[in-house]
Amino acid sequence: MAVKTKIRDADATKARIMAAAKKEFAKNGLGGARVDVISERAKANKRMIYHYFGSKEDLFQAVLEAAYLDIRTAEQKLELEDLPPRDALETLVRFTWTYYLKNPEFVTLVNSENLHRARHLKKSEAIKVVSRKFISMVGGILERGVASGEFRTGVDPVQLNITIAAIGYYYLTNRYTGAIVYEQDLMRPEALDARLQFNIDTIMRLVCVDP
Amino acid sequence: MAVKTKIRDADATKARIMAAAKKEFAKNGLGGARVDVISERAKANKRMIYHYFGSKEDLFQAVLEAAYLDIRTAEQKLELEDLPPRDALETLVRFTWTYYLKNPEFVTLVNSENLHRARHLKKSEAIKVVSRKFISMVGGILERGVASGEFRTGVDPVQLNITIAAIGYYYLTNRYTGAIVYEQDLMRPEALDARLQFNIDTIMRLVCVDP
Amino acid sequence: MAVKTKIRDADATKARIMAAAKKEFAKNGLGGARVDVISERAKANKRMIYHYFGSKEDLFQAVLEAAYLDIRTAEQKLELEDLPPRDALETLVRFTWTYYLKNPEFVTLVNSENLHRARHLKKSEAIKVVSRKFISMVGGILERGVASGEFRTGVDPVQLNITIAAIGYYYLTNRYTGAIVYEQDLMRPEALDARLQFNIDTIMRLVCVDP
Amino acid sequence: MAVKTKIRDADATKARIMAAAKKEFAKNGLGGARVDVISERAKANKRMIYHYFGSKEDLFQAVLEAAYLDIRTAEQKLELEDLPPRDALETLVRFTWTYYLKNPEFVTLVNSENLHRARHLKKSEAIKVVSRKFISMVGGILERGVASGEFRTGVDPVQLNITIAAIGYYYLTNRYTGAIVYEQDLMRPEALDARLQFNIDTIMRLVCVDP
DNA sequence: TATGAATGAGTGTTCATTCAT
DNA sequence: AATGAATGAACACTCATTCAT
Repeated sequence: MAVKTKIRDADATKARIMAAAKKEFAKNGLGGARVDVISERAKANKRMIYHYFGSKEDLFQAVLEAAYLDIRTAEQKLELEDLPPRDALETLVRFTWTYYLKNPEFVTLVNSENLHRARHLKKSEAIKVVSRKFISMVGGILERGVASGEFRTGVDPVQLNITIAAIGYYYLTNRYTGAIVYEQDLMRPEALDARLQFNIDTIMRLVCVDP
Repeated sequence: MAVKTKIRDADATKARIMAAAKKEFAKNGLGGARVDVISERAKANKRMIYHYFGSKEDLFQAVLEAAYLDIRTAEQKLELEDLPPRDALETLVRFTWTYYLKNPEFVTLVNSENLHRARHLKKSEAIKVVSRKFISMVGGILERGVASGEFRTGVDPVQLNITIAAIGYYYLTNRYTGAIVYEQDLMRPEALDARLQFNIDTIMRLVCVDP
Repeated sequence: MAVKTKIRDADATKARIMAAAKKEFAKNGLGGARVDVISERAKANKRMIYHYFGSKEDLFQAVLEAAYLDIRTAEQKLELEDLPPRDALETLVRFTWTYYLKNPEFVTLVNSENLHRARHLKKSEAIKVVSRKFISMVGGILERGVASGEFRTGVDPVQLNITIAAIGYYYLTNRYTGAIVYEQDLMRPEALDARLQFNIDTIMRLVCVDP
Repeated sequence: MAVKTKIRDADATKARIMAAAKKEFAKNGLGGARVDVISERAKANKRMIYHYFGSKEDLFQAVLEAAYLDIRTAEQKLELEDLPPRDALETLVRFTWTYYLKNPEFVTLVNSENLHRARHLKKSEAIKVVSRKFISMVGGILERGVASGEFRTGVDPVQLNITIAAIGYYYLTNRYTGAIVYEQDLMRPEALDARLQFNIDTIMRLVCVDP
């Protein structure tokens, strides 16, 4: 019993460290994050971080990998293959926006990783596997739409993916400088709703024959 | 003589510090940037940074402000008001993309500033002035296009601006994680050309009545 | 084994830091003291100073507070309440002189604190408590002496306290400039003895009816 | 004319530097004083300090020496030799107190110098000369008082001098810690008056046959 | 498994002083 | 005589990481 508890504690400790690290890395970037803060927030001894993850950088990698796996898993659960192409596309745009909005750490982590030239993500095999699946899924939607005559031909699935991500991601990650440049709070509920509609419109006009 | 003069030219020293700082901040972010590195690269004594700029943070602010003023100034020079609306819009999309591409420090600086919730940009009055000018210019293009019957009505100039920025910015800032997710080098010349075309297409379809 | 334990004894480390800091602060003042020197002398890592005390200034405060508590504790141990008033008074004058003489750091610390307008001492509640006790004790001696007819009436206990301190403190703290002004070594044993006698005489003539 | 003005400017600059330095050294001690602050307050270029005084330490020495010469000069002007011994003594006690009170920089400079073991004062010959004069003057008062039967015999003039200084100096230099220990503002006008009376009383009882 | 003490190499920042004009 | 730019050594403080138990 004692053993069992300890084992579970180990998992729980790991999970608490990951959660605390995600928050801290998202808030301050890789360089700005503090190991002390993570261990404190995780209510775990600092030594445990090194025990379970090896180093601050390895911990970042673990957090980042988990974040990517999470969004890809969530996308899979949408089962877009089972929807008509137009619905599938709109659902994807909505999902992408909503996921970024509800998981603001994700975009900050990705920004941090790009500052570091993706040197952590590079090491992850798992990411490559799920990415491929994801792209081919979007490619499948496009193909079905073209076949049904609803979508234009010649739309590159990679460009489309990037654009769907871009129009949501940029709005949210640059919300602070945006607030100054555009002199308005970009996070007001109405503003967020308007942006989602605008994004759906943008993508539909880009892809659909009859938008 | 010229050399001697340079050695004690305050403006030149300031400029060298700014240039070195821009590079270092862009590469490593505000937190990751090293004052030592900046002073070394600027061939200026570290003390001079504090003499002229006060602190690392104030130096960051100066660099960021200059970066924003630079892009806004370059945009003004396009004289888009003198072009027909379609041309003006395409020129803006091309310019935005090309500017980001040729000034990669800009996007990294902006990312860094957003990580810090724009607390430096907030203090700058100059930025607000040039931002207003810029937005009203884009608004003017839209209005002219609507008047001529070329553009759809009801396209919000702020949303449009954000979108034009987003589809270029995201592609470039996320090039490293993108390379892994999409398993290709997004910076190949053909890839860059293709992206620019795709972006022009995206915006035209979004704005024009007859794209 | 004992040695091993000492190496990781937090209390011992704290004590070593305090001792080294007392020396360094006394020698060079708050501003002139070097944290590196303190950590070196304490055979403690510099980081430990910040771990245990927070900052150089907080360390100074801790040292100062301890110094005040020490003299007040030593005074309490004299149990002057149990002595006849004359003896009590003379004992206090002797003690004060001897304490300053044997604890030269005390006077230098107090000087340093006064240069900084007592901003550290202000924060200490403990000091206020022991100070009150001390003053009321001296007040008690005076009262007993007046009651027995040995002491004059109307001698203010605060003024008396200050004077007892002053005539010892000044001599010792200004010993270096004094040596030049008076062209003699004020720290010769005979000189010290003579000063103590002079001080006792000064106070007795001030307080006693029949000195 | 231009030359004359320049010469006068040189003296004026020196004087401004000295005044600013006195203030700064008094406020922050030798170590804590900032050359930049001095040059700024003196409205003199920093280089001038080095031109006229050689170094920060030499400037401190000059300030200190001037301060000592000033108090000794002021004492000479009292012409105590012309007063009856009792009056002379009381006048000296009053003067010493008042001088410290009106020249608070003096006591802080002396404290600072003692922290540095009087290494600057040591170098000054002028100080030794005026000091001797001063002590012999006080010795003269004592002798006259003994001769007239008003003063006790055997009072050492050096001890007396030190005591007169001590009871004023200590009260003022330790006013900040004193305020906390004695829980009162020691600088209230009534408090200052009371202290002066107490000090006169202390010295008179110490020296006079019939106080 | 878990803890808290300990470390050394850096960080931004400051300072007295000197150089060039 | 006077100026302001420039310097290098030092300073308080921080951090990721390891040691001892």
